[in-house]
Amino acid sequence: MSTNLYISLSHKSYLREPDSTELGRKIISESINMMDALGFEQFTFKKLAAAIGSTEASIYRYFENKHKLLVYLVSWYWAWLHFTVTFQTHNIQNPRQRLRRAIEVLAKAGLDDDPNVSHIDERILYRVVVAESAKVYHTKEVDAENKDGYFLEFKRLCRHLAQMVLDINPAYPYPHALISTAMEAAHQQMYFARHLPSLTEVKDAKHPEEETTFFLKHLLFSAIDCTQKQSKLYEHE
Amino acid sequence: MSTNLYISLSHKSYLREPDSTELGRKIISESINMMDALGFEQFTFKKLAAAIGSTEASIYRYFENKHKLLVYLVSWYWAWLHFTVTFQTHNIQNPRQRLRRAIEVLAKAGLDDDPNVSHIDERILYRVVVAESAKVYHTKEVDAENKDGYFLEFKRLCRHLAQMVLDINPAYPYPHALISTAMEAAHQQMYFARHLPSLTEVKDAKHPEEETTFFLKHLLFSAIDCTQKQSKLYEHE
DNA sequence: ACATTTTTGATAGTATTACTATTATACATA
DNA sequence: TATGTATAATAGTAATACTATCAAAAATGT
Repeated sequence: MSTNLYISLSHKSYLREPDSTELGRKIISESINMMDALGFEQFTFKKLAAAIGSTEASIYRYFENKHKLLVYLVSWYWAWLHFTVTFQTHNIQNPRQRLRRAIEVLAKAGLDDDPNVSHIDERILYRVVVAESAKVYHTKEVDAENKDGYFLEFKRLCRHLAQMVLDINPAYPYPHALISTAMEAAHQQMYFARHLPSLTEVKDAKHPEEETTFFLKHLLFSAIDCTQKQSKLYEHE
Repeated sequence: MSTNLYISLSHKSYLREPDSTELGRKIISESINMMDALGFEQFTFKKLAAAIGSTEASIYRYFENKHKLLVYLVSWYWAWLHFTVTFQTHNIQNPRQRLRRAIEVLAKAGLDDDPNVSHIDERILYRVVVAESAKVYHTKEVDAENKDGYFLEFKRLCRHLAQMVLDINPAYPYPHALISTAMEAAHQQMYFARHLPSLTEVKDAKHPEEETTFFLKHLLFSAIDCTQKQSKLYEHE
């Protein structure tokens, strides 16, 4: 991949651009490690400050609170994934092949082969996103934060992939619903495989990313290619 | 539906059975209202105590903390939904018709026509589950809580519906993954329709439950009926 | 090189949250 | 009537989630 990847976000979940200073970058990279180790609930700015040899007050100059820091991390992830999808599908003309590749990128983001080009370790961030990203939009402030553009990166990737669906079958009626479901499912199935294995056939032991990829490809392409009359699905037979 | 519905859970997320006392029932019914109004993060036992004219200490005798109370509520919801699915599909012989009915129940749980048979208002609880249920298993304690049986109600319904899938097509390779994806998607699409509408074709304005039902039926039946060779999906063409 | 601005660290402090402990009283039951 | 159980009232603690102040250090402009 690129050797000098700079991901910029289209909103200000931060107070001060963390990429611009040493402390800011330490906040980002160590918060990823800590959220991975402790989980979002046990993670605090006090613990983070101790870990990077700084103070709570200094961290508060970069992020209003830990929720906004999570918003930043998750947005960064989706922006990075969007970039990766664009890069990996760049020269693929065939629309089916293109979507197939995009699904692979989505399901295998945790296997990133060239991580750590920036101060962000994408593989650890991937685990944080799998475990915590639902908390980003499941709050009472969701509408206000949506207005502030906090979910643009997610929505943009959804739109991009939905367009790929329409390139295959312009008549498919639920492209965005299908893709948002798949984006969530990619993470959920990985999480279930590890923690609630009876909810999925994906096995954590071997190659969960491969199996998730298979499942998602089957799910998406069968939906997109479904020739059965729409009405047939709702009728008695 | 039933006039005297008693849902029992197969684990003890509570310290004292809340159904057995007046205070316990008030804790349950008012916590549902409060979580709906304030969201899980802003909800506290102190506020709940004030609302029901009791004290924090008294509530702590029923639940160790607010997370366990949420576990209780979400488990109750899945047990209730399982009961409803079983009841509504009881006399349907045709397996396709049976799954169709089950999907309708899943997607229309928020429209429950005969709510409030117990002290629990299923329609408000539905909104709480849509907004907050992901937090139940996205914690560092997920494995320990899984061992304690906290997710049995969810897993049991997943197994039940997965069996319906296999009754239609015994060769379908991902019945549990498909159903767990659909169970989550049913809630997500409703949530997206309201809060992040660009992520879905489901419109909050009209009949989001109907559109979600259509989407899920299409998604599930096309996957189950997919005759395309599995291998075809991974090949160049 | 010097003055200025910005950033950070150190320290302190507040309100709220998430509990635990104790005791007295009301209430139900045997 | 005695006895146990449930609740309310009160108090208190440790941790969390911040905010404010000030001085030192670092970066920046000229």
